[in-house]
Amino acid sequence: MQSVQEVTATMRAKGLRATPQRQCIIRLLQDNHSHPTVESLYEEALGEMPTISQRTVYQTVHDLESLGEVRLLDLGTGSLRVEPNLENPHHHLACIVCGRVVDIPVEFPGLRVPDDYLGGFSVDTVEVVFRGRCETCT
Amino acid sequence: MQSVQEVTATMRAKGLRATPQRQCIIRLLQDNHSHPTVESLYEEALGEMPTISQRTVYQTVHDLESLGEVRLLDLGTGSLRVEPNLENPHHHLACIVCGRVVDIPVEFPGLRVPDDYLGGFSVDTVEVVFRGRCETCT
DNA sequence: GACCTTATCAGCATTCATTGCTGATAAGCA
DNA sequence: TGCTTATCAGCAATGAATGCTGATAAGGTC
Ligand SMILES: [Mn+2]
Ligand SMILES: [Mn+2]
Ligand SMILES: [Zn+2]
Ligand SMILES: [Zn+2]
Repeated sequence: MQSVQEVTATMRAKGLRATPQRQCIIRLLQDNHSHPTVESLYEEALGEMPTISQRTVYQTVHDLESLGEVRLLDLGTGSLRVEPNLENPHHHLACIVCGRVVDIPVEFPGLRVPDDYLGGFSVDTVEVVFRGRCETCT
Repeated sequence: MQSVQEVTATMRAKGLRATPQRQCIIRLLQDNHSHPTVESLYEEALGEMPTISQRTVYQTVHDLESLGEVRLLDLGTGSLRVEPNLENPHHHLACIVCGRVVDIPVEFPGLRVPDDYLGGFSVDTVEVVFRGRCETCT
């Protein structure tokens, strides 16, 4: 995602207000490679804004998704995960025990659906998910 | 998955009983490439067994998973999907609108995590999910 | 066929992540 | 300043999945 300044400018341009809550979430997502859940973002935000509500965090990440600033991943870990790193396309390795998600910033060439199997589908995205156990869960 | 006879034999060998309900589910999964949800399996089973409970279907697919006869996929379509085709490893193409899932029986060579990125993880599975819209949802 | 054990069923309750709703308050920004 | 939108609290509702219970049914073994 872009810088706090850029994202807030984008929000204003779209008629959204750059509230402290939203700026807080945006800040927490800057250079964040932990793929946080909404819950964990909320916990962190509470440190700075003791009255922020979980509902606002949900709303904000959805707003950011609509603006194309983040993606919301469902990697089968039980809850949504926020992906702010859209600049560098990559794949993921998820721990089936604790849900930890790390990036696999590797391109896999030739990763597309052969025409014979398309069957009328139009493909938007490809996602490669490796699953296993992280060091602490082994 | 194996034939009804083989699966029931496996169940008995493990001390599980080959009840009509279980056999019904197993039969419904034979050569089934629709990646059914538990709900849809249940609806279908109701045709043959009007008193079968959804709970029993849940239990049975988990039993079958423990026996290694099926896999339970979470492809982000909202509910579990039962994959009885373990003989032919393949990937999936899912419709983000209706949840339809079709097979992409293609191997993508070189699809593994580079050692540099493993970071202590031990990898069990790889899953490639293509997402898009099916013909009827376009 | 008898008996022990397990499965099923109905019928709820519960969990968990997420969304919805509401009315009052706060605050962004033109 | 004033219009409009966001936030908040707080609670309800959703939907998929699991848990629980006591009674009944029935599988498999001898
Ligand atoms: Mn990532
Ligand atoms: Mn499949
Ligand atoms: Zn882990
Ligand atoms: Zn569709």
